[in-house]
Amino acid sequence: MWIQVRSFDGKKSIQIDQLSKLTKIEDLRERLVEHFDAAPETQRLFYRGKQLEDGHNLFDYSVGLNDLVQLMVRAPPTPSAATTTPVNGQTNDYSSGEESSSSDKENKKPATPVKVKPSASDKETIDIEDEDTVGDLVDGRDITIGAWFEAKIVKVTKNNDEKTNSDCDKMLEQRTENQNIETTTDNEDNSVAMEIDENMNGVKSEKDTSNQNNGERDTKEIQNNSEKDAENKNENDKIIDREKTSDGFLYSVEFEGYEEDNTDLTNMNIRPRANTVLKFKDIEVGQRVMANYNYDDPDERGFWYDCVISKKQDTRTIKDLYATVFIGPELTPLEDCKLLFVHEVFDVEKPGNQINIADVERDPSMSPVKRTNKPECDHCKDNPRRKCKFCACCVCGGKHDPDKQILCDECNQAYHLTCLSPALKSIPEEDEWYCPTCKNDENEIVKAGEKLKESKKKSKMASAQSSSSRDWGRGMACVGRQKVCTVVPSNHFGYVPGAEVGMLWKFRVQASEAGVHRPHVAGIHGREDEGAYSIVLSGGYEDDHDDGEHFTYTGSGGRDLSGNKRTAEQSCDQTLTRMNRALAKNCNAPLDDKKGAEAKDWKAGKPVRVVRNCKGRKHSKYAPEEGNRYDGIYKIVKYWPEKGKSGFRVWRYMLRRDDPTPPPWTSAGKRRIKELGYEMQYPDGYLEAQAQKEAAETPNKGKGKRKRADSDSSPQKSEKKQKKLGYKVDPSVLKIIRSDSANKKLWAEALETTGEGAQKFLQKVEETFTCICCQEIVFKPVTTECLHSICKACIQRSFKAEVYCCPMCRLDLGKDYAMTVNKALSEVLKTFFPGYEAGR
DNA sequence: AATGATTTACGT
DNA sequence: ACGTAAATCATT
Repeated sequence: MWIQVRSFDGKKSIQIDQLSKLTKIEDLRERLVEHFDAAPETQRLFYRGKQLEDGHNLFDYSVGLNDLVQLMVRAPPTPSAATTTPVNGQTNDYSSGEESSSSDKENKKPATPVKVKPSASDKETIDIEDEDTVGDLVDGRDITIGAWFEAKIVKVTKNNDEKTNSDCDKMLEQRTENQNIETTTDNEDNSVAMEIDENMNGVKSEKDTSNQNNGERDTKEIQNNSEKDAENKNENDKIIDREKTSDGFLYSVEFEGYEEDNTDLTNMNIRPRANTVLKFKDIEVGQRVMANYNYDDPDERGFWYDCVISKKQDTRTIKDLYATVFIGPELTPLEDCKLLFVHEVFDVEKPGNQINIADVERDPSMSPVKRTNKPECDHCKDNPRRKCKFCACCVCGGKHDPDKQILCDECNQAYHLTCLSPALKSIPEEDEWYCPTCKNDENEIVKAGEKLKESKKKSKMASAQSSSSRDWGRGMACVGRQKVCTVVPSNHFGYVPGAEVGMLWKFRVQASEAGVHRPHVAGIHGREDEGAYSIVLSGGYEDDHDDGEHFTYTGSGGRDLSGNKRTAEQSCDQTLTRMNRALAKNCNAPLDDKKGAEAKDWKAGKPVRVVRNCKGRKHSKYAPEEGNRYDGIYKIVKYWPEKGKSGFRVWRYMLRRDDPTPPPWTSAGKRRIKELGYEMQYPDGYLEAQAQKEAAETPNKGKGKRKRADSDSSPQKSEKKQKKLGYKVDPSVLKIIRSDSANKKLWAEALETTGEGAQKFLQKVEETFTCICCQEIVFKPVTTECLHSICKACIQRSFKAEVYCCPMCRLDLGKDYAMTVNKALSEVLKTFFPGYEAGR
């Protein structure tokens, strides 16, 4: 197994090979020393928000193949820092709420006095009046994570104790103390997201009125204009406005949801409350905005960070934004982050635009746009009405009586006093209290803060049962999927866009990712009452016969697989249940589980995707030499029960090919594969890992084993690929394309991508002609007068629902609209995606 | 060649 | 939510 390790600033990223699932964290650290020039004890490793601790292995943290682990290098211990060693043995009991009295203000006080900055007064031309500023609604930056939170100024004081920017060590220290950074989220329920959506349309006018009402602030705004200009000049350099000069004041703010606790921030870490939601169409690459991002789990809602838009995709069906997000105590740029909430992107307010709480009290409609933060609890999403055993009482899940809940000092779980058995009358006097689970089996418990809960699943796995010390997980046998095919649902029959006849995958798991054959191990994918979607020919049965165009196949089951086997001699009769039944269902004949059946019209049966595996080579010359190849759509001609060699009954099936794409073993098929450039696909990083492995096996001599020449010549290979770039559309097809005059513009755009190769081009065509309704390539396309192409069936469905407009742009088509199929388009699509109509 | 470490998806 | 079957793939 291999993984990627990236430094926190994103500057260095390398692949670490030859790991197994059982590799210990401390061993991983050793491997990182040379690459990152960091001693093991200075390394802090993060994976999915968890800090990796020595003594555990990669499997414990569910680190998977090619996953990304982030590395933060701790500064070597300095004498002063040594006194406050940030160990997370003591976690923040934030949920108790009672602890907050020991405000961290005291803790934050620098241990050594920082020099008083006399020059602060030089800059004091900025006119700040306390009364005017107090009550301003601002965003305050949590300097440990770099994110902005909604806050209000409650006090302004002269800053006599200015912190210097270079004090990174101290910030880091705070960061570690503040491990449970989620504490700073505010409690809002899910309806807030809706609020933002609703506000979207009204945002502009709202802003306008606020400007009008803000007439009294005009002076301030003008004063700040010069500053603004300076900022605009080198905006790109000054994305990190921490470099803004200090105004010599300290702003005491209270964060929304944490009103009881104030925090002092300098002017560099506050700014007017974000109040302008940007419309997607107005967002430009290079623009500096504030957006929501979660770096632990990019698929989830996170906090609000400053970022700079780096890429914008704006097609008919795709609306994506990518940005460089500035995170952490040093506002480290994290490049190429996909923004999830493209309709919740905020403009950065100019100084002077802040709204004061007094304004809101006068006119509630002035209150700034609310925004949604990452929920504190991932399970209940902080919904106060929902019971949750994760963030509330772990027995009853109730959120009532928080003052009668007690927290376990080991696992940090909350318990109602009354939910314990025996129930407690009052909070115990002792400093420490352990819940029943933790008290009983102390050995089983992992250190608090590690969040390494014993998962039920893992405890049931073979490794937990047997005491064998067998190493595993170095290879591809047990890896999970990296991606899931969402192009079509898992119970989709027939052609899968993007999976073309002749495509080759080295491992079954990749075929699963591509969506051709989803099961990891099983040969048949199907559902008993629906039918079978795909099968793999892997040569398990000797009497199976393969003639390419048609073949016989044997069902599954009838074997004793106890003892964790995957294969065995037939030891009992196969039944026509489960996958065997599913496969029989595809046959165009009434199901017969006694004698089998033969299709009346075999082509009318349900389509089965067929993958041939190289192991089939033993008996079949149609199997690929290596890996797994998609060979197209087949249908069941007949099925019948039979006495197998073993003497037990097996179910057998005869399948025949019904696919317009030429099969890969014919010369036409081979030509097509070559033209489209389909080559063996390996998992990301696989070839690199193989090369490493070989280098390790043959230390000095290039001689000896040289079995896999292609793996170490992979750079050459990619060069070759580059040369091959550029795809020529067949002239006869071009002619039909030209006859599709309605789509002239779209075709011109698509044809521009031919320079980037066949696959890019096909991808573009697929994207361009995806039906807005069914999200598949348009089938029997109707091109409307508004020049949108939609499946005829999809429009008909819409009309049936008495909606008589274009599904794409809502143009009224009229009740009696004549749905003429765009023959040219349909024909061209068929040449590019010959299989796409199968099963529709 | 035998064996055993998983993941996945179905069916209950 | 759980149990179980599965035509894998790496290791011994």
